[in-house]
Amino acid sequence: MLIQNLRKRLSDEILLLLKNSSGENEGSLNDKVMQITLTIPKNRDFGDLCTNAALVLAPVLKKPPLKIAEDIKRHIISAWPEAAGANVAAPGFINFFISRDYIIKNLEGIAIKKDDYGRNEHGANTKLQVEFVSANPTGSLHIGHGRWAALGDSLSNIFASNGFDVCREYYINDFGSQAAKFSLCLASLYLRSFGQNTQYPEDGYPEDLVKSVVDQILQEEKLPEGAGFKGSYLKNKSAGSFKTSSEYARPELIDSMVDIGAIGRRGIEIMINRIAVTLKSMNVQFDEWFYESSLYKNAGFEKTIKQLEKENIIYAKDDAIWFKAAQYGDEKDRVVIRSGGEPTYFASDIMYLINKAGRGFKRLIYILGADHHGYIKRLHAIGKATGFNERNIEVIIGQLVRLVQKGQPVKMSKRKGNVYMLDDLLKEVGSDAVRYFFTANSFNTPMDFDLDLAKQKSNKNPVYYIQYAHARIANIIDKVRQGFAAGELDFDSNELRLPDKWSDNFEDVFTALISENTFKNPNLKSEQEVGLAKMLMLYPDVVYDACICREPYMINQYLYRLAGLFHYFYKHHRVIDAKKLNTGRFKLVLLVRIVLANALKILGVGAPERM
RNA sequence: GCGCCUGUAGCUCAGUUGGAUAGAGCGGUGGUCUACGAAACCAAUGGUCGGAGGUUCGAAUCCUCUCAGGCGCGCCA
Repeated sequence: MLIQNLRKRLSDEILLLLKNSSGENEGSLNDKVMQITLTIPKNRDFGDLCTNAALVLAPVLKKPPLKIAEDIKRHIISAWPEAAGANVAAPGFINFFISRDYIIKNLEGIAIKKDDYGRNEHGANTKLQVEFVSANPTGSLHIGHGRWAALGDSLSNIFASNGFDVCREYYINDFGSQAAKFSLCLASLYLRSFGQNTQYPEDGYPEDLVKSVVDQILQEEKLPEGAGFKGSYLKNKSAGSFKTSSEYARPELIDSMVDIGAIGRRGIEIMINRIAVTLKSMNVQFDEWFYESSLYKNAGFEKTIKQLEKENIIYAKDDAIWFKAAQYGDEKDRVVIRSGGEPTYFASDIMYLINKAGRGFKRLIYILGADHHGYIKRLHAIGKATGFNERNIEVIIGQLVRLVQKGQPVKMSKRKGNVYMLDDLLKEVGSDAVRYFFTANSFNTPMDFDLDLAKQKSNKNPVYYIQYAHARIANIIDKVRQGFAAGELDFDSNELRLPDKWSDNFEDVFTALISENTFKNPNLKSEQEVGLAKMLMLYPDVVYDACICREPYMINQYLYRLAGLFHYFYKHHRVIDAKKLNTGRFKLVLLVRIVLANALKILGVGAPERM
């Protein structure tokens, strides 16, 4: 983390300087020093890095910024080996250039760290949980869930790369009224398949979806040789006894005929498996699938209520039990137990948070859609009331995805059935493009998803631009292998060692090339080569910044820039020129591949050898 | 009515906790392949940062007001 380290050093050195020379108290000095930035200027003429230190310090030191800038500049030139030169620009910026030697020397570290290049230990192994997607198990994932899946997984990868101990968790709402309704729908159609006319629940889930689940259940309990079904979920096992019945069974009758709870549990399992398959097909895998119902096992609910009563954070009013949310920063108090005695969804939220704390997580990340932003205060209130530092409960509110077709926004409505399913999107656009697209913007930006564009112009997707860079490198490696095998490759064997035997597996070949060679001082001449090396050097800072900002799109953006530099380099400089291999460039290209692969992995996007 | 988010090039978006001449991609325009893959490269074009005030050395960024859009304000989940 070059920038991060230099900024820290700059601040430290200035602080030391000020303590001796100025009469200011330490607190206000610290505040001032915190305002010092060290950034990459937009304009190349202003050097590789620039700082506003002199401008920030001018009011404290009561000296003209230009004068201060000169002093700092002299200090940087004499004390920093990373800096090749510096200059001062009005009104008081200090610009400096990173030393070429330093950049080239840095390359060795990339080869040594390889897959770990970009990682840091900022998280200090803190146990952190990211909860995301958590869509109800009563339907398939739609296009909107795709954004949370991509965002949550990439963000988890970023946390992991910053040294956090990350758990990706999916919360399954299998307890409340929605799950009950789903179970009833299942039971209703299940009975039909045994000849009973049943009334399908009013405002039930789409019948074709429920039927597909029932069909799967029947498939599982099919008896051999066409003997029908086991009917394991019937309360009266004499299957077929309904055949003469002409009466429609009402919901309450269904209850007497089918074990609704059992078939519901099985149905939800089936739905969860389907969801998991969808997510896996976009490279998202959860560490934990947490069932809401498990919170209520072993009298968990009763125990929690008792505990909350004892701590005086719930109270009774209007036959219901209320949580004193307002006292902990929420807008109003929230019901925990309805007047009918049923726990609310909020009751689960409380227990779930306590459960998370009990599992040792020090930091909780919730990724929610903008339609849930009212949750933030509620969750913080729970934290505050139960003793979990609310600062460690982070709710990331992602703006919603709007479907656009022919330039017009499409209202997504589950009832109208014009919901676009994630599975369909993945099939049409491909996982890589979907993953890249969904993290390409800040989560804070409402996203317009243009279906026509995604389908037709998927070749123009920036993800292919990046992957193409990777494929080109793989191709260079292959060309080197072929040329070497044919004995036609001309190269300096003091500079580069090539393996005697080449594996068929690209990764093995690559590992061999990296481990058998030294990257201490590759011969790089042109500005583009050094520029590319400089870009590689900045990668760890990007991983760190993406973590601090919780923004995966910074990785997307970096990848795009890196690919751009590479393509330019590739066009203007030949690695293999008429059978003559330029070893310095070849080494550089190998290192570019490491960074491309590492960054793509964070985004869950493939790094293809061919396209 | 109250709260959260957004408004930057024709379109989709960046703009690094206030920094220097506001940047990319796509679309459109004009160029580049007997040379490691042209899914690439180069050039030119494109802007009243929704609007109005204010804060200061300096504002797309912070404050106030205002206009427009999205979302949320249940003993639903």
